[in-house]
Amino acid sequence: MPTLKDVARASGVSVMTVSNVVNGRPRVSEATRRRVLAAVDELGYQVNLTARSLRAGRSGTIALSIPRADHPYFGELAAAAADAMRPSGRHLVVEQTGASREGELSALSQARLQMYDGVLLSVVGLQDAEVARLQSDLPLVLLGEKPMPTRLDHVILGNVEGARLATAYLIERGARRIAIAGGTVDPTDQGMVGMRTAGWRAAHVAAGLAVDDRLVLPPAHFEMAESRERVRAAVAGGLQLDGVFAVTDQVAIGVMAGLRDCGLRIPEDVQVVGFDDLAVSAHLWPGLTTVDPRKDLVVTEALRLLERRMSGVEAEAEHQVMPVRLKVRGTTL
Amino acid sequence: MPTLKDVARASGVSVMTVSNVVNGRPRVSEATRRRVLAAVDELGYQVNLTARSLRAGRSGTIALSIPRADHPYFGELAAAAADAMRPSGRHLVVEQTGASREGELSALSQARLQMYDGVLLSVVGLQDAEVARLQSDLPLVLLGEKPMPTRLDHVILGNVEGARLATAYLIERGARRIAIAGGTVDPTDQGMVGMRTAGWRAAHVAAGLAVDDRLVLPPAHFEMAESRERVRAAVAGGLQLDGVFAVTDQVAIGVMAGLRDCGLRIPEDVQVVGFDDLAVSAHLWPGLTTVDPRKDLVVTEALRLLERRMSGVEAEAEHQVMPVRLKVRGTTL
DNA sequence: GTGAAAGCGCTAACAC
DNA sequence: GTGTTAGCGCTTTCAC
Repeated sequence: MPTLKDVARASGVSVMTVSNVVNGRPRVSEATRRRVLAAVDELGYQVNLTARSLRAGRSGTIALSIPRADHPYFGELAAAAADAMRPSGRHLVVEQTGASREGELSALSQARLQMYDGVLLSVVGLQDAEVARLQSDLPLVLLGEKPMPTRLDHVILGNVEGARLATAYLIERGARRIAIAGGTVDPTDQGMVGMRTAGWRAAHVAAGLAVDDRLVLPPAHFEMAESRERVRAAVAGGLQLDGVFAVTDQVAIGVMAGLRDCGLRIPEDVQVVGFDDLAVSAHLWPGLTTVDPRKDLVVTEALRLLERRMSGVEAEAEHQVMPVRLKVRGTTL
Repeated sequence: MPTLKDVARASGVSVMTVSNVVNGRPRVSEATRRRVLAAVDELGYQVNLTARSLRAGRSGTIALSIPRADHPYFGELAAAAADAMRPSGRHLVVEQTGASREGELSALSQARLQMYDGVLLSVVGLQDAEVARLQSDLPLVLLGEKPMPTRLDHVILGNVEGARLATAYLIERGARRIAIAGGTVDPTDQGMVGMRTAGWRAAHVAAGLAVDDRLVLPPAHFEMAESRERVRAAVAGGLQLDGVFAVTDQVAIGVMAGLRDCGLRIPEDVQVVGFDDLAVSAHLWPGLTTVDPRKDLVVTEALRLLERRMSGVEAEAEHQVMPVRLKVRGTTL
């Protein structure tokens, strides 16, 4: 690979002048510029970004760290982030942590993060305290449905509100036995499952309805397949239900399959609402009514916070709860 | 951030010794090692990967470049690549090109690619000739369903064979009017659509069936929504069909919705087969019969070829056509 | 407008 | 075992 030096020699100027031309800095005579550009072309010079980063201290690259790209919510988030970043001229790379604590710890080794100008970190496995230990002078914005260290910027969905909206809508449409697929009976759960279960509860309370803990179907790790099986087992076990709030669309897809395995019709026998508004959800049959987490807003807000940190602002950390909205489709009456 | 020099000063040794300790090289006395490690801990030293890359000429990182992470096929491919790479100790980052020629050209600027030890490049928009122009001394393996420059390693799916399998199965199950959703009537199309259409044709020919070009429904850019609309329009326009081979699962999902919009039952009235075996396809209702492109094999093979290039082998480029298999589920009789 | 010098943080090569 | 030297390719600073 030719270097600045090679180009400088070929065009009879100093490396500094080549650098100035290559970076489009002013104060270079037209003649010199042309000569240098010709040499660049001739030699096929390409800037070495590693050297530039080392010297300039900036890489022009932002990282988005997600558990897995095959989890559609995160795949869609990554695409939204790339779209939102395109106009800024910055470059985005996606890191996958593998959805495990160890994966997150290794993908997020300080050393690696140093290579980026800023990091959007979607936390799943790490504990609050482990996140807090992350080095403080790296521009970092957290994404994730759990409590995070106060000291760090954090963008979180309206989990409770979304679940409440979804459940209230089921109640409004006449459902009275509303299961929560992927919920928890543990009132101390502070994570995504806990918050969405809290919304489900809140909607019942607001409507003056009793909450039946038998309607709480625990979370499933292999989301679609396991959720399907759980619902099938619950119905086979005699559980009466006329509505399901699924904590994610993936769970909802499993739930829909499970209900149909039992010969139940959607929405006539059981109405279903999900959470995530995946692209595929609109094209299921019937279309899935779901909570739209406004991935576009999440990403825009996260990037705003990140830009602020990257520009060196020392302001107090912000913890933003993003608005959500219900998208009504065919799985509700 | 503390540097090697800081650690060296703090522990009273030279930077080289610190480097040796940090990199676990032999020939360091136990006492020194302990002293250095203590200083590393105390100062919170983290290696600067940018400097290491510049000096060592390797970054330990491989890039996978895909059009968009929200396209499930590519999201799943990215996750498979991360899984396959984990044992190797190398690091994977995902770049999104935005599915456009310009996006690919910019994401794939030589400069950026230089930063990686190797690149898996999933080509969509670029022309054969543009790919050929990529610098030749970068370890690079191409993925993608179109012809590629002979000089470069390339892993491609069994597109024709998969489409043939899918269509032959529909014929075997009694379908006689089999549309191809997302196909083309252009016999010169060398890309994914052309190859999969060729397989659809071949199955008809092999079975002694006539091919009716009215059954070719052209590709849809907004895959699910537009495919749904196309099928709906075709059926409304009086097209008779009892089977659909969709060129991708995303198209198949749109097709299923479109058929149902028309009051047709799947598989009783119309059987459907897709291509991609997306995770969601197994949990549609009924489950989608589809061609499994063996993403695991694709990724393993691509990494094998890449490792070979990275180890400096100068062998002839390989063009591997990966085997596919049919996964039979509920959308066929 | 252009250039010389210094150095970002690290490691390869070799001397001791 | 440990230290010294040199330099990866670039940009910052400042002199001319």
